[in-house]
Amino acid sequence: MLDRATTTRHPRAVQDLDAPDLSNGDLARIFHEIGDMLEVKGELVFKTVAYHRAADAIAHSPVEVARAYREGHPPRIPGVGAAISKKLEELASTGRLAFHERLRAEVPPSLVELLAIPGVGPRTVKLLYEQRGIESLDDLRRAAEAGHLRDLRGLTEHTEAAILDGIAQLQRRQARLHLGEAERIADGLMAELLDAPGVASIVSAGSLRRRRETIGDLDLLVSTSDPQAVVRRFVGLASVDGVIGSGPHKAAVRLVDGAQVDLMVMPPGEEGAYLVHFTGSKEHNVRLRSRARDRGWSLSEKGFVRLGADGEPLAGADADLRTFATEQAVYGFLDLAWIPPELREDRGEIEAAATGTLPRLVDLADVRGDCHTHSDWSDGVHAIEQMADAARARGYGYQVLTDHSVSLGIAHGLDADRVALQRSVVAALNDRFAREEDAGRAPGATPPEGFRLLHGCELEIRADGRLDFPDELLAGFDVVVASLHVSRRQPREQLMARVTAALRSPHVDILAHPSGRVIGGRDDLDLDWDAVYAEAARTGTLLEVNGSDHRLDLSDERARRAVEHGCLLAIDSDAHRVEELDAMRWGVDAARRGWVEVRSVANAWSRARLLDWVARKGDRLG
DNA sequence: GCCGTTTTCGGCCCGACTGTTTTCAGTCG
Repeated sequence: MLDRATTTRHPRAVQDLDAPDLSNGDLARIFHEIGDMLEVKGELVFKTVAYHRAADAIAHSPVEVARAYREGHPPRIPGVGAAISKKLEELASTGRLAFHERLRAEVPPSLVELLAIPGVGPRTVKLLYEQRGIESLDDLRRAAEAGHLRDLRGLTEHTEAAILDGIAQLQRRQARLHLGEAERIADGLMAELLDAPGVASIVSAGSLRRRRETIGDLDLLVSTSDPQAVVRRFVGLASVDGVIGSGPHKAAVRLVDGAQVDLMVMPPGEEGAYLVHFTGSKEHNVRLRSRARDRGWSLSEKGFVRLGADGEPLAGADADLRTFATEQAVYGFLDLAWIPPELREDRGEIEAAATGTLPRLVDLADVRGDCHTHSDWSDGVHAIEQMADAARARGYGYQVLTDHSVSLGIAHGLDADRVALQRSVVAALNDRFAREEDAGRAPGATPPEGFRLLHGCELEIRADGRLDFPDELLAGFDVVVASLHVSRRQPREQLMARVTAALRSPHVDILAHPSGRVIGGRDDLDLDWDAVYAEAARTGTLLEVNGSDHRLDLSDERARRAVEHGCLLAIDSDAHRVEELDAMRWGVDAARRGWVEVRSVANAWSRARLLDWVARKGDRLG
């Protein structure tokens, strides 16, 4: 899906050949902007789509595209043909693109911002620019307020009001929702709709069902025999701020807190194609419909309609509509295995479903322990015992207590004395667990191997590359999680030296939140990712998929690439309070989106196997 | 602009809703 918010930011300027390579994100922004500007110019729609498609493919490419071009081995990227490849070459070697600059001279880049106004598309922008010289949001607001738009063809007083409302919306529109927040809102709405007359079931679809790391709009699908009733209930909910649109089978609203929610009605017994249609990404759906067309069928949310010899759907007496109750049947009709929602992004899942090679994704139930948790000894909220009891109640076989190390003063990092003291607390707790298990008083979900709290730490990788604890102290921990919180803006070489030092330490078992990003907050560390994966794989250091829904780090795509390099992963909650232990699920979601199978997840192992693996790191290093 | 175990040219996914259109274009997902 085209993300307007990212298309209007300008790529960072590159002045000389020694400047760093443009990132995939920079390249994607350039090609999205080209696509947008061509749209405004009124260029052939397929051409503009081609630029957007290529931009998305570049953004999702596992290799650093600009660097690969510069090194003379351009990768094959779907949607990038001769013309765009040539442009990539120019960007990689000079950091600029003459075509892009000509376009920016011809079409004011600020016009692209107008496309973000709800209800304003390329045709309207073109009209506004050509007929009224409107180039920016400010121009447009002034013109609408002054009533200077209503005499344009197709525009009225009503349109002016709609545009002003749209601009206001744009300016108070919240950033995309984090997963946890999106799910909480969706669950609340579904609870309010479930008892509307005729409602059989409700599911949330769209990017929330695919478990994308951030959610733009929420999509609710309602199976009901009384569409009118549920639509009425929906648009009248107390949390609704305004109704964007409403028809007999669908409605869209904006909530008081800014989120947009679409509701679609499904006829009972025909939910299959609806679920497929409203869950898959745009790209996934286009591929499915194209595959249907190849087989002589048109696919929409309603189901399949047979095509005639002219390529048009058969109508009248010849009409042939096939509907299905389940997604399995819809995919099956296309000779595809059912595809887990997390994979429906057109990143190879359709080919895999056709050849029976879909991955067997890791599941929350596979997780047997949590390797990254905090207590109130450093910057956590709850006591060690509360955290451990909560983990044990979740059916885990182990939890690693990883309070911060000494130099992270802001988080009350532990010094050697407190480490020793903490170790005695952990030992006492484990005595209690052992006694309770012997007496058969352990919680019912406790696995056969019992539950043990393991003693670890979150070891700071200092700005100068040294680790925060000496080797003798590190050797005493069961599991060591290393991470980098300070001096994040160092040049790549320096950051790589720090990360590499941690990966090569015989005592560091897990590299936590490797990119250091905070979604919507802090950017990634500037690392040579393929080199990080290679070193992690070589040393057998686990890479973390941090489950906090503000981190999700490694990201889905990085997790996938890491596994391709032979890395093992640890999916952790990084909980600082009891409730945050449930963040494990977001981490599992991210891993699933990254095609991660259970065999690549070390905390799906038993406690004994995990401890054996980390104990032998010194041997592996040779 | 991309792409091809039918095609190197001629296609390129589909439908609902909105507003002002006297029959449909624009926008959106």
